Amino acid sequence: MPDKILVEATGMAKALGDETRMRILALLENQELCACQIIEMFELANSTISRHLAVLKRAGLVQSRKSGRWIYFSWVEEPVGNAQFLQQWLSTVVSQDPQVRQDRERMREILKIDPEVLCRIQNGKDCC
Amino acid sequence: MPDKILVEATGMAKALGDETRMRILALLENQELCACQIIEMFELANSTISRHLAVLKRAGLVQSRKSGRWIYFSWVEEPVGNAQFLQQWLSTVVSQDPQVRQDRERMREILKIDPEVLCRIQNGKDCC
DNA sequence: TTTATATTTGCATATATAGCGAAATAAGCA
DNA sequence: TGCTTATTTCGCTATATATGCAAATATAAA
Repeated sequence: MPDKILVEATGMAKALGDETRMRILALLENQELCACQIIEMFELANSTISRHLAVLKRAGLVQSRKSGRWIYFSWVEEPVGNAQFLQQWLSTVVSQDPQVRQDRERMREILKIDPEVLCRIQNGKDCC
Repeated sequence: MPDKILVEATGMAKALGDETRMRILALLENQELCACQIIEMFELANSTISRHLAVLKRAGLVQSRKSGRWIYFSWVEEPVGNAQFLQQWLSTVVSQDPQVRQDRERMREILKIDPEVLCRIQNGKDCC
C-alpha cells in the first residue's frame, strides 16, 4: 500500500485510458489467458500486445504466471485499495458493453485452438 | 447513458490519467471553484489549467456554470453510471493522499483572497 | 458604446506513447 | 549441449497531448 495514493491512482487511470487495454482487461475478467491468445484477439503485432500487458502489470492491474512455454495473465487476485475499486468498476463496465460481448464470443472460438497452433501462426515464417 | 460504455469509460480514465487533473478534481470534491482560484493553485499558465478543465468537462467528470465574470467548476451533480462510480473512487483516493491534504490547506488561503485580486495578478501586466 | 478583464482558443514546441519489424531473451525439448 | 519457440526488448516512426505565449472571445463596469 503506497504512500502516494493519488499518484498510484493516476497511474492506474492512465493504464485504463486505452481502449485496447480495456478490452484486454475485459477478456481477463473471469479467466486467465496466455499472451498468444490475447494476441490472436487483436489485429496488432505481438510486440504491441506485450507492451500493453506490461503497462497493465506495472500499474498493478494484472498479474502473470509462467507455466511451461506460456505466460498466463489474469486480474490480480485479492486486490486491495485502488485495484480493488477499479476491478469492481470494470466488472460493471464490461457487463454492459456490446464490444466486450463480441470479443468474448470470439475468444470462445480462440480458446478451442491449441495454443501451439496459435503461436505457430503468429511467429511462423508463412507470412501473408 | 451512452451505448458504448467501454469507450466512455476509457475516455474518463484517460481524463483521470494526469496528476494535475487529479489534483484539480480533489479540490473540487466538496466545493465549486472558479477558474482563477484553480489557476492560483498550480504553477501553470492559465491556458493550461483552462485546457485541463475542458478535458474534465468533456469527459463528463465536471460541470461549470457562469456567474457574473467568473466561471465556476464542480463535480457533476447527481452523477450516473461511470461518473458516479468514479466519483466514489476519487472520494476514497483523495481522502488518504498527503498531497491533496496539502493542496486543500493552500486552497483555504487562496479562498481568502478576493477573486478580483487573483485575476489581476494572473492577467496583469506587472510581470516578474 | 467604450474599456477592463476572466477565460478560451490558436500556434508552436517538447515529451509521451502506440504501433511495427527485427533482434534478443528465456524456457522447453531433442 | 544445441534447437525450437513464446514472449519481450530495441530501434524507429507517427500521432497525441501537456505546456506557454499571444490573440481572441465574452462579460461586467463606466
